[in-house]
Formats: sequence, C-alpha cells, structure tokens
Amino acid sequence: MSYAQIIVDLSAGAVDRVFTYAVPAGMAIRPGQLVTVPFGPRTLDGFVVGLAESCALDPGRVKPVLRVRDAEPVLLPDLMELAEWMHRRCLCNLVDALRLMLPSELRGGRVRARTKRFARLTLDAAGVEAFEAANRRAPRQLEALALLRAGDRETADLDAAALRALVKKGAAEVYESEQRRTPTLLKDARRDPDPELTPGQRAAVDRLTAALTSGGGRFLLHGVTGSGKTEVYIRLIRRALELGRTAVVLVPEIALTPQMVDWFHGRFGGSAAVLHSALSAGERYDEWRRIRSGEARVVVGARSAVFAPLRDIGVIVVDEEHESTYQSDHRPRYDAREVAWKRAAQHGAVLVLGSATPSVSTYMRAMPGVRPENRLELIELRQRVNRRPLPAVEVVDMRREFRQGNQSIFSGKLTAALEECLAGGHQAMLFINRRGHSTFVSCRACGYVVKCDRCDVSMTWHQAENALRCHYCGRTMPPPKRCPQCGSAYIKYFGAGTQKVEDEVRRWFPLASVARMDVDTTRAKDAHAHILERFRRGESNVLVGTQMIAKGLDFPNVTLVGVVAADMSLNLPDYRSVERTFQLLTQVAGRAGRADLPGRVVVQTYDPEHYAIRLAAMQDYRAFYTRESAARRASLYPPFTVIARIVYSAGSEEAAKAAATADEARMNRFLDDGEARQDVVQLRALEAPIRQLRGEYRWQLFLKMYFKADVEAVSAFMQGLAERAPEGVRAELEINPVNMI
DNA sequence: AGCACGCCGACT
DNA sequence: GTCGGCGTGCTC
Repeated sequence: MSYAQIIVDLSAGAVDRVFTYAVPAGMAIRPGQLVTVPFGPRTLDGFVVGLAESCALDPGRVKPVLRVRDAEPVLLPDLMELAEWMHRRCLCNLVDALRLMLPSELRGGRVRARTKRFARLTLDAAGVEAFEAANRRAPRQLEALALLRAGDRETADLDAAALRALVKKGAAEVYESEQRRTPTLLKDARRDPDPELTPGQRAAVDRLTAALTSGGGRFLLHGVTGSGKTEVYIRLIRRALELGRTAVVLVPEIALTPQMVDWFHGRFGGSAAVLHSALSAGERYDEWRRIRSGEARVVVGARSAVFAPLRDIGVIVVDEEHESTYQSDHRPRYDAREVAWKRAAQHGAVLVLGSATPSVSTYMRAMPGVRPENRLELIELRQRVNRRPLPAVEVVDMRREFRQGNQSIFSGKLTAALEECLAGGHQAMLFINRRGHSTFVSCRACGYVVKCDRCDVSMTWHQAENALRCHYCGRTMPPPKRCPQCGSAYIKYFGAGTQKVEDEVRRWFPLASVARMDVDTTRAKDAHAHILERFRRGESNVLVGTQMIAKGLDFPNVTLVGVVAADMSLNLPDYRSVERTFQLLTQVAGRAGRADLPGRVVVQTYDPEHYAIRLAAMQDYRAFYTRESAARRASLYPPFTVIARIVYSAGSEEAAKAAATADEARMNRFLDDGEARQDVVQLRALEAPIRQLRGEYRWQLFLKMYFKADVEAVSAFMQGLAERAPEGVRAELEINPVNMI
C-alpha cells in the first residue's frame, strides 16, 4: 500500500499540516499534483507534497485519494520547496504559499483549457478522388471534403450532417485541440534588431554572462536614467536561452510599463510570456500553461511572476528594484525581491536588481563590509545611451515666488519654459503627486478642515463631479456651502492636484492640448495605453499626471518636465518619505530629453535646500545614499533596524486600544523572559497614524529592533499575538510595512 | 474553515 | 422534561 502526503486547500492554522491518504491501487500519484480528497464530512482539493510506503496511523482512519485533478503535476519541486521557505519566512500558512504558485483558475476548476473540435481528412489524394466519384450526389459532403483538403477545419465551420457522413464513411475524423487565449500584446511575433551597446553596457553584460556560466550570482545594476538597463537584461537573457535555460523579468506594474513588455516581445517573439493581474482569467491561465509546457521561456510580469513555473532558470531580473509594489500588501506578505533571491539561489541563477535610484536598503547590501550571504555585487552604468547629456534641472524656490507676488501654482520660470517648449512644437510633462483638484477644504474663519467621517483623513475636492472624495475609502460627499462648525460662508479650497494643474494649464495656455493621467482618468480598461498613445502621436502636447507618468516612459519629443510641488511627499509621517521624494524626482527628471533634443527640468519647491531635492536635481545618487543612510543610522530606522507592527482594527476605539495594550503587556513579558530585550529599541502601543479607516478604529503595537536581533523569533511571537486577537478585532502583523498609515 | 460534541438556561 | 446557546476540538 502506498500513501500520499497531502496539504488540503483550506487556509486555517489548524489544518495547515500534512494529512496522509491511501493511494488506491492503479492510481498514479506524483508530488506536486492536485488531488481531490475526503476531509471530514466534505470533499476538498489538496496538494500532494510527498509519498510514503508506510503509515503510522490506525488504518481505519486513513481515507483514500478520490481523484487526481491534473495529469502533469502542477507544482514543480522547486516551487514546493519555495512554498515551504515562504511558510517559515512570511509566517503564512503553507497552503497560502502553495496557492500563490498556481493561477487561481486551476483551483476550484472554474476555468478549463479551452478546447475546440477540429476535423481532418483521413484519405490520401487517390482516396479523395475515389470518394468524389462515389458520392457525386452528395454535394454538401463534397463541399466539406473540399474545405478539408485545404487543411483542418473547426467542426463549427462545417455542415454538421455532412461531416457526420464523412466520418461514418471513413473519409474524415474529428479531434480536439487546446486553444490558447494569447494576450493581445503578443499576437504579432516579430524580432527587432539588436542596438549597439555602450562600453558600460558591454562590460555589464560580460560580467553577468560570466556569472551565468559559473553558478550564478547576485547583482545590483545601478544605471542612471536612460543608461539602457533593459538592453543589458535582454542580452543576458538571450545568453541564458542559448544555454537552454529560462528567465524571469519582474516589473513594478505591467500596465505602467507597456514599453518593457513590447521590448521583450519584440526581441524574443513567442518565447516570451506575460503574467499580470490585468489579464483575463483565461488569458492568465493560458500564459501559465504556455510557461509550464516549456513553450514560453522568458516571463515578464508583476510581483507574482516570480512564481512562474519555469524550469532551470538562468536569470531573474527585478527591474526598478526600489518600487514598493514588490512588497505584497496582503497575506501572504511576501517581498518579491526576497523570493527572487531565494529562487535564484535554488536554480544557480543570476539575480539582477536594477534601478536608477536603488532603495537605501538594497544599496547598502552592495557596500563593503556586508556578509557574503547578504552581499550584492555592484555594477554601474554611468553613461546614457548615445551619450545624451542628463537634463539640466532648475530648482525654483516657491517661497520667493510668493513673496514676489506670484500666487499661482506655476513659477515664472516654469511658465516661460512651457511657453518656449510649446512654441517650439515640443511636448511637456507636468508632474504632481496628488490627484483631484484641491487637496483639502477648510474654513477661513475657524480653520475647520473637512474630513471623511469614516477615515481620519481630509477630503479632496474633485471638480468633475463637484464632490469631496476620500482617497482612502472612496466615499464622496457634496462640498459644504457653509462651515459645519461655525457657519461661516468663507470656505476655501487649498492645495493643488492634477485636476487643478490641468485647469491652470488650460487657463494660461489656451492653445495647448492637455491630457491628464491619474487613477481617476485610467479606471477604464486600456485607458492607460490610450492616453499615452495619444500623447505619443502628439494629439496632446502637455501631459499632467501623478507618479504613473514618472515610470519607464520614453517620449522622444518631450523637452520639458515640470515638477509642480516637489516637497509634497517630503513630510509624510514615514521614514522613507525622503527616499521616495528623491527617487520620484530623479525618475521624473529622467523623462526629459531622451532622444536628440536637449531636456529641461523645472522643479518647484518650498524647501529648495533639502538634500533630497538638491541631490535629485544634480542626479547624484551616491551623495544622496551617503546622506540618507547616515540619517537612518542616527535615527535608528531601517535598514539599520527592523520595524514590526501589529495593526488592530475594530468597530470601537476601546476594543482596538484594549487589544493593543494587552498585547503590549504580553510582548513585554516575552521580551523579559528571553534574551531579546536588549535588541529592542522601542516597543509601544499607540494610535495608528490614520486612527480611523473605512469606519474602523485603528491602534497599533509598534516595535523597532536592531538588525542583528532575532527578528524571526520576535515576529513569530507577534504573529501569534495577531492570530489570537480578541473577537471583533482584526489584527495584522507587518514587517517593515510599505506605508505606515 | 466547517462541523460535531458537549454542558448549562427558558420554553412548546 | 426538551430545544438550543456557542466553547473546544478534530478533520488523514
């Protein structure tokens, strides 16, 4: 008798372990397969994680596997190992990790491979002639026969009765064939020629391909904007394919980087596959199968593409490594960069983290003195492709503008630059890190600020609907005519968002054709692509947008980039706000002057002396890193420490607070019992920065510990606390959370 | 997650 | 006397 070790597809701590089932005689079972099993009174799906020849359980308790759901195991051995690693590392249930490895379509069996029925001829030329002679009085059958002579046809295209007759007479047969829903992006396979490499690119490719043939390696590819990192990835990946290996390219968000997908498609044709959440369920499933079958050998995709079912991976690229989208914001809370690291190690692959503005924590790993197991080798691309100069960046002090009587949102310099740019027939991009029209609405008499009554956040006025909108929960309300607090009629709209910038451009430049790109204009399917396509064709000449215009876009005719309010993100209550501001400004500035035309960047700020703004204007990453890491070290923030926090949400503030303070006491007892106390910098139960969100009150247990602390033990204990939160309180553990709201 | 078993209050 | 509350524990 043989047995299968199975994890049932049910996410709950109590059943997140191996159950043993009997394998009925004659049933072939392999690890990685998806099976159906009886579980208590129910029937569930399960993952086969192992096989055994004996079983210690009372034979009466062992139930049989009912059915194998897939002929080929859906999970590759390395992915099962990876799931186990995530289970330990991300403190998630093993099933949750296993589920990540499969397209959701495969579980529950909703979407099947779409099969079509085809007919084909079974006669040779002589047979066809004989058939025609013998069936002169059956014109429908002869017609169908003629169609089939030209090639196989879908049964739906043929006369059903005639086909039946052909099959009965042995002239044709029907077979089923799997059809794939290929995403539109990949429909026309073409092969673009290789551009010439700069010396820097050449050196990078040489170093990386050398690693490829000597057991792999981990690299940080730091290249200034426009230095051609993508070309380095492409050459490296091509080498991997030549060696019979495969590759994964992670990008922050496919919708925002259509060019990346296009490049890979252009260079690798049909052997490239795309995986991201905007695909329809069927498309995603089919792409997954194309990868699983070995037909597609290069995968470009968002975060979850790191789990693509490739064999023998030679290269894993994480492009725009500093982007926060690589951290999952819901369970399992994994970081695709860490998973990529682990998976590259499993395969002896080359891991390349690429960015013009690496995150402080990643860059630190490329500095001397880092332990070898955490170490990244730094490769730099200092030169832009075609020796294009970096654009000149001019910083404008908006306080001075104000003192000189300019109350508009555009400085004299930006207005003049925009005029000149448009007069020359060029295009401009204006960047503002806030959507909507006015950022908050306040009473001039008493200072009352309109806030969302379900979230502790001020509401933003959206002109299109003339409504106040909460950017956290989406709730809208009409703007008040009188102050709800003091009754005054002096309600003023402060601050600027994309809508206001758009209006102001229209007002001052009536001849400009303005397009706006933010979450509000890109909700519809393919809206991104349409806005960008119109801008590319020159149908609009000013593009106003949020960060989504900052990333990876390459428009040859853009000569001016304006940053309307550079310090808007500088003073957020998050230790990364300075880093994010620097990254954003550097990336935005890199949008200008990408082709033969010189670029100009105007950065408006109320804080022109701030090092994030000064050094972004100088495009001096290294100096920024030195400043910022010193600041982090001094104030004990990551990467010098690790932040772990549990966020408690409940219908009443008391419940959230009680849960947080009770866990604070438990945490203190835990720290006193063990050795961990000395490594903890700070431990405190306190209100969350946004104390109310979607109607729920929020508290947090905030803990900061040194990097060298036993992070795993501390976070495991905190995970236990979160799992045992009292009834009616949601508790969620976050390690170095993406945002600290 | 479901579902059963199990031990204490108000009702046809 | 029974019906039913949801606490604890189990599912191969």
